[in-house]
Amino acid sequence: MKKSNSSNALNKEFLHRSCSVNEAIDLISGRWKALIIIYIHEGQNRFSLLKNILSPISDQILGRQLKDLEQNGLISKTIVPEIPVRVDYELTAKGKSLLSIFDSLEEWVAS
Amino acid sequence: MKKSNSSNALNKEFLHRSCSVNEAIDLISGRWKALIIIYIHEGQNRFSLLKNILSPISDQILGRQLKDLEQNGLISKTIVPEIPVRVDYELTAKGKSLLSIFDSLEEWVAS
DNA sequence: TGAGTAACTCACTTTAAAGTAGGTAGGGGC
DNA sequence: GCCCCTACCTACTTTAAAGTGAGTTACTCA
Repeated sequence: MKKSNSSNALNKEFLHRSCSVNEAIDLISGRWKALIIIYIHEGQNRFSLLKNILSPISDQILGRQLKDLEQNGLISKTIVPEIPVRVDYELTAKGKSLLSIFDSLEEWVAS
Repeated sequence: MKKSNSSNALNKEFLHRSCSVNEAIDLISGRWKALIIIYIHEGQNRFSLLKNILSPISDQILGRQLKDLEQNGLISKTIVPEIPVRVDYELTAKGKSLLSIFDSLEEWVAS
């Protein structure tokens, strides 16, 4: 996490200290993150596959979100030394356990 | 929802169309919203009570988040014509049903 | 040689959320 | 009269997320 003295950043810390639900929401609320997790689970596990299916996304954003998800332990990355080199993403246990929460959210929002 | 032709807004629509999980996350990812819901549930059901407990928040932000939550059907508002006038907030059924999802999220993030 | 693909990265701009300052209305208390 | 309270609202600035454009490496195919 970046250090900053802006109220904005301090308030974020306050929220994380107050309740870990806020932390959880931060991890998944980045735009595209939920979909990336769902599609990786469905087998769209490579950069170019995700780029195609999330058509309006740019390379930059996709790369950034994948990096975030990896750093937060929701997905893992394997570089397969083929020619051409291949990079596979997959959900970690933590990533997989999100899927049932997504189901609940989907049900909840439809209610 | 505001209409706009920016990619930013169009991408948001794309995400909502793609998967309703994104809609659900939008409803709860506004800063302070999860805590407001939790505190209202715990009986901190008035503007000034919430303001005290969420000490770094400003009147403006609190008002805005409460309005959002009301418009999205997560909380309801009752004006009690006492002197001085009192305004009570409470969770709707939809708001209450979020609490168990918050529990799951809390567990998940701790895992 | 030139174009294309995969998986990125850097530097930049734009957008919308978050935050700040100050105002409002109707009363109360000194 | 004057400042305090509750529960807001308007207009503005700041911040960080989202998005854009172009470049990179390394290899393939025509």
